[in-house]
Amino acid sequence: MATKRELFPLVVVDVAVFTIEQDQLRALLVQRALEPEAKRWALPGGVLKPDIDDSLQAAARRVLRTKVSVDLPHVEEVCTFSGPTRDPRGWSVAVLFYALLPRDKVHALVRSKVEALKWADPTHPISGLAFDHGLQLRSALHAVQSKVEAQTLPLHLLPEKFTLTELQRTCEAILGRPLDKGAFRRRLKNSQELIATDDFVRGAQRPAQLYKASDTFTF
Amino acid sequence: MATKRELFPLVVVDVAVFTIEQDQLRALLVQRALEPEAKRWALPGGVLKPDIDDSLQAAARRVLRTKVSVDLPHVEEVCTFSGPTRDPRGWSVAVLFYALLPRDKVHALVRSKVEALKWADPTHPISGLAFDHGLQLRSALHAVQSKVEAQTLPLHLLPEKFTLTELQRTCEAILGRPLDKGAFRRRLKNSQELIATDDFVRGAQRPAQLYKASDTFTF
DNA sequence: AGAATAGTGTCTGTCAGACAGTATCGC
DNA sequence: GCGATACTGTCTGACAGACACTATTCT
Repeated sequence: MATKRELFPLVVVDVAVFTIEQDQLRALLVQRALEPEAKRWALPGGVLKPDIDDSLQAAARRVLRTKVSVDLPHVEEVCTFSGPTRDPRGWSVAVLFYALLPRDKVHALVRSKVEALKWADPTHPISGLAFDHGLQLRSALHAVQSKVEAQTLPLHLLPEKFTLTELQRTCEAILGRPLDKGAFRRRLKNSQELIATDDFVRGAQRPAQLYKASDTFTF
Repeated sequence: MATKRELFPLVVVDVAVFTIEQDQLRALLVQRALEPEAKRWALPGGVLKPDIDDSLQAAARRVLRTKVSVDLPHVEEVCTFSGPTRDPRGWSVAVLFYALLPRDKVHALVRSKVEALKWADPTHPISGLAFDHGLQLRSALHAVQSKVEAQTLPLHLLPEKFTLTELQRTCEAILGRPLDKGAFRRRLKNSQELIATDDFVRGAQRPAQLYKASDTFTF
C-alpha cells in the first residue's frame, strides 16, 4: 500500500553560511531541536513550504530568517542531494545553498527554534553532522573556493569599506593558501571591481586606504 | 482549504542532451504527448518517481531511457528551477541536468511516449518551448561552455577514438569561437588527458593519428 | 605538381609569482 | 631612529594567440 511519502518526496533546503572570524573561514552549525536527528549539529535547513515560499532560494532565505534571525540577500545554489535513505523520514531532496555573512555581523545572529549555534572550521572535514551535512558542507566549501579561485571577490564577507590587505586575508582564508601581495593588488587595480574611497584606516602603523565595491559588482 | 499540491511540490527532472552534427552543437527537443503543454517542444523530462528512482540523477537517466531509449552514463546537474507558476500543475521544482551524446550515436535514439524528436541549435535562443525550458536550455548551454572553457575536454561527444582536429572542431562548436591549432595541440601534448593510439584515419589527404581518453580522464 | 589536411616551430604579448625596494605612520 | 604595515617597481618564467612553416597523403 503506497503512502504519500512514496509518491511525493520530502523537499528541504539547507544553507551553508560562511563568515570570517580572526582571519579564519567559519561555517555556521545549528544544534537541531526536533526529530529527526534531534540534538545533533547540522547546517541550518528546513522543509520547503510551497504556501509561503516563492522559490527554493526564497525558502533558503526564510530558513535563515527563522533560525538565526538574519536576512542575507546573496544566497547561491550549490547542488542537490537526494535519495531514499539520506533522511529517515523517507525519499528526500535537499537543495544546498551557501551564503556569506559579513564579518562585522557575526554577532547579529540570534538562535530560534534550534538548541544552539556555533561556528566551525570548514576547511577540514567535520564528522558527526546530521544527515549528509558533512558532505554538503564540503560541497559548499568547494563551491565558494572555486568562485574565489575564478577571480570573484568575496566582498560579501567584508564590511562596506575595507582595506586591500583585509580583502587579501579573506581570500587567503577561503582558499587556504597565501597570495602574493603585489600580484593581488595589481589585479585589483586593473579590474574595475573596486572603488577607492577617500577614507583611511588609522591604526598603529601607516594608514591603509579603504575601498568599496563598484556599483557594477555582482558576486 | 489546502490541497495536497500546496503541501508537496511537484518534483521533475529535465535533461538537456547535447550532441555534435556536422560540426555543429545540437540540443535534443521532444514534442510533448501529454498535458500540460501537449504538442509543444520541450526538453526531455519527467516526474520523479521515488518508488523506482534512487536519486535525482538516476531519475534523469531513467527519463532518457524511457523517452529516447538511450542510456547515458554521464549526466551532470546544472541547477534547479522552482516556483508556484512555472508549471500549471502547481508549485514545482525542476532539477536540470545535461548529458553528452556521442556523435556516432545520434541515430540510435528512438522516440517513445513523445510525439516527435528533433535536434535544435542551442547557441541562439529558442522561443516557444514548454514551461521555462527556453531558460533551462540557456543555462545548460552555459554550463557546458563553462566546463570546456575551464579546459575540460568534451570527450563524451566523440567516438572512442578520434583525431585532434575532430576534438578541436567539437570544442569550437561548443564555445562558438575558433581556437588556435598550435595552442590547442600544445596544450593536449603537455596534459596527460589523451593517449595516442597506433591507428590512423586514412582519408583524402594526409592520415591523422587517432587518440583516446586516458584511463584517468573524468569529465 | 598541386591541393588539402596533419602536424611543428617560433615570436610575442600578457600575466602571475617572487621579491626587493620605498612610503608613511606610531612610538 | 626603529619597527611595522602599506604600497610600488622590476625581473622572470609559464603560457596562449598568431602565424608561418614542414610533412604526408590523394588526385
